[in-house]
Amino acid sequence: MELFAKKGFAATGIREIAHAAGITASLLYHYWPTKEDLLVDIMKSALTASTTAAEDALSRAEGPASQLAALIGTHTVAQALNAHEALVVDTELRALVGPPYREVVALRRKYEDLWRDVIEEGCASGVFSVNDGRIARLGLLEMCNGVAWWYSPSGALAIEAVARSMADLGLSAVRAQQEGRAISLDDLETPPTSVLVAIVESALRSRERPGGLRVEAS
Amino acid sequence: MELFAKKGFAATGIREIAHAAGITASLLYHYWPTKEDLLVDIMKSALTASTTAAEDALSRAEGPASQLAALIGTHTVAQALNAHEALVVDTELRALVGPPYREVVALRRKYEDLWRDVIEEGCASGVFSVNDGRIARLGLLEMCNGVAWWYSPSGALAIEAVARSMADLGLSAVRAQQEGRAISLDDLETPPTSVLVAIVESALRSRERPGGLRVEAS
Amino acid sequence: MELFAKKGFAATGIREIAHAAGITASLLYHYWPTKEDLLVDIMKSALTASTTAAEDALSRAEGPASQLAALIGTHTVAQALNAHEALVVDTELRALVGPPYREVVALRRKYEDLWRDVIEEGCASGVFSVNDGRIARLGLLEMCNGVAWWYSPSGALAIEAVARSMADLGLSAVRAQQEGRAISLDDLETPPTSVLVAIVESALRSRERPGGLRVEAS
Amino acid sequence: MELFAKKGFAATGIREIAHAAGITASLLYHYWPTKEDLLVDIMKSALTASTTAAEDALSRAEGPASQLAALIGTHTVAQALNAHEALVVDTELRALVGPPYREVVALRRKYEDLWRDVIEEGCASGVFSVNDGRIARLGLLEMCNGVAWWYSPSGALAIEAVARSMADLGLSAVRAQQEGRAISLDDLETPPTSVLVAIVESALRSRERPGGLRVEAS
DNA sequence: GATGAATGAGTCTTCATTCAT
DNA sequence: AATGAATGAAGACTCATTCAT
Repeated sequence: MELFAKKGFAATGIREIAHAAGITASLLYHYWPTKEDLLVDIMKSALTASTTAAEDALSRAEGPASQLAALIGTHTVAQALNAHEALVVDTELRALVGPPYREVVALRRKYEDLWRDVIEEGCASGVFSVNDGRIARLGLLEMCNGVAWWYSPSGALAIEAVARSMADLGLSAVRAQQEGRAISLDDLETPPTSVLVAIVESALRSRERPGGLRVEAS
Repeated sequence: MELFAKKGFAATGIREIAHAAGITASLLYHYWPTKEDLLVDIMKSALTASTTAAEDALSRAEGPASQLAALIGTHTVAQALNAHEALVVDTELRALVGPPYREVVALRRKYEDLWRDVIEEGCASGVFSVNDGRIARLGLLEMCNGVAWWYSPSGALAIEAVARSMADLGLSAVRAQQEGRAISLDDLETPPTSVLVAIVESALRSRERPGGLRVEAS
Repeated sequence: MELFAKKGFAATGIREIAHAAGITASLLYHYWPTKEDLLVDIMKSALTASTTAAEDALSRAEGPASQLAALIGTHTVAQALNAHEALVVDTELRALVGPPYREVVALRRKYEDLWRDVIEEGCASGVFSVNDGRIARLGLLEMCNGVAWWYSPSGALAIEAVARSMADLGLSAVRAQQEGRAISLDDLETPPTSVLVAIVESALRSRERPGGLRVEAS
Repeated sequence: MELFAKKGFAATGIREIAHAAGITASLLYHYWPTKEDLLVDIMKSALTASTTAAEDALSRAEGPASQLAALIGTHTVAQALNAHEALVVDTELRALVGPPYREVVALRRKYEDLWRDVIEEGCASGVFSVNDGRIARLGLLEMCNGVAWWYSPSGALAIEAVARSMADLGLSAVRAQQEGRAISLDDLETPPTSVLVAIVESALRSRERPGGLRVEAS
């Protein structure tokens, strides 16, 4: 994942991957029939984890504003904690064709539908006011995606602070309001960011197949 | 540019590029010493045009809110009108190393500084209220970058409408306000979107080297 | 044998063979130390069976004409009933080197000597009249070998009919005659084709090692 | 051709071929897109030359017996002079699939039709007497094919002698006769073997593309 | 300005074989 | 008897680049 994220799928050699994993290129083929399969595996896994985390967080929030905050929070956290995979998902779709492409797109669509629903309900109920719900969804999603490019766990900002800032930006971007007053993140009964972090971590961890191939980072 | 954007730099062959341009691979080498040089050329050119356009727009707007709207507008328009190049700039930095890398990063930095200044001034003057100016800048930039991924000139939305929606999202995201009242895009004396389109088009056009290599799209 | 015959020795993978046999590649190595050994085994076995069958048939025929008919008959039947192995013997000698090569060539030589003797005696006794005994032998042998390429048990022709036709062609090719009159297959006291079939089948069957590895055709 | 003939298509590496031709493996790909294409080229070329030579020889012979002698003669000579290619044609059909396979089979069929016609006419007119025309055709063809396996230009037998012996065997195999008397090769007004050699050589030579890739045998 | 020939390093992938269990 | 993990060498093929013309 790190190599795909840093150099790109096409620019990463199978030997390089194997070397980084501490195994032989041949052995890699024992587990994945194709370089493409490796990529597909990573993408599906990341998208599934994102969806799981988002659904989990959504179930703990009520109302469009709280739910949007929850979505933005988990998404931001996932992009930061899982930056390598996230970048791969965001930039390497172009490397796929045919059925694998369609499958990954379907998973992404399923994830984005969570956002679509929340934003549409927010607009319909008058909690959000935006020109165009679709553009708002795409814009906010992409805004969070950016985190994967620049966030560094060793940097000055804690992931929780970043997630709060993003949620704050998002809520004001859609002009979330209740009874004429702008909703601030602190007004909401959303899971606090620390809980969102736990939710994402749990979703990421649950993918680890016990007994599966255990490789070491170089 | 189209090939780099659609398949990625590493996955695109020199012969492919030449074929798409209707020339020979050998002839490509007559103009660019290296595949990497081609990429660098594209990136620098795109970043320079973006900067030119942004400076032009900024000079016609006054006050942080107007200027932020101008930046968002031109950036959005550029991402849409020049999507291929924009995507290359956004995703293929990783293909560069050494001096070329540093040069491109410097250009990007120069461009982002325009955003930094506007946002900082907005925050300092109390027009904007955000948790963290840096995150706001990165978030808004990335929000606009997303346009290059999904905008289609043949789609339902005119580029002007998209630009207005993005500017609207941006202004509310930073809670632009004057004398206690939220600033709406319509309140501002910013160049209208149609003018921003013209500014961007002009900046893009001005790069065309007269007398340079004239290749045909396939 | 089927895979070697249809795809060739070099183009057939060990795993393919194992899969077709319903076992693991590793298990194949439990029985044959090398892919080449498998080939050698097949070739020796086929050549031995051919020789056994031919000797058996020869012992039941008297005089060069009868004996040539017997040789052609058994050879043809063997090529048809045992087409896969026969093709391997005919075309994959080139895959062998060193001692295995020499051993197989020796077996083949031994088999061809049966033909050589009969033809030489036929020529010497005036029963056959050909320009060149060696060419006649090679020509007739190869003529029969061809059967393995095209004979199909589900086709219109019964194997007995094919064997008779080949014997007929062979006898006239060498202008078999007795007291000035051409010898026809019906004049001879050769084992009838049905008996030759039984002889070949018996020789083929006798190779099956009781208690040996029992694999299933896929 | 030599490598394909001696080691087989699958067992021959592209580097080996290139090395034998005195060029680089990459350059080979400049001329043939695929190893398979190389094979197809060889096969088509050989079959076309065979057909050309056979048609040429047929046009100079009259009556089934003469024509059969002409076919056997040219075929034998071609197998001997062009042994490498001939062996490839005879044994590597299995390496082809799809359109290339069908095209080569079509060419072979066209060539065999020349034989079919002559034998059928010979049978119909009573000049030949065989059990089964098809088997006779296949048998005689294969008999001649064998020559490619064992003929050596440096051996004791001149190619003309071999060709005469094969024609002799063939004519008697089908019991060629006229007015009750067996036809011997000497009775016929067929092009003499030396002419057949010239015909074949001409057909083989005419394939050399002037200006084409000129490679040297190692 | 323009091209086709030419190449060496590198691509992903397969293969026969070994080994621990 | 039986297997899955593991590997090094080699497979066909591609690629960015150079060069003579």
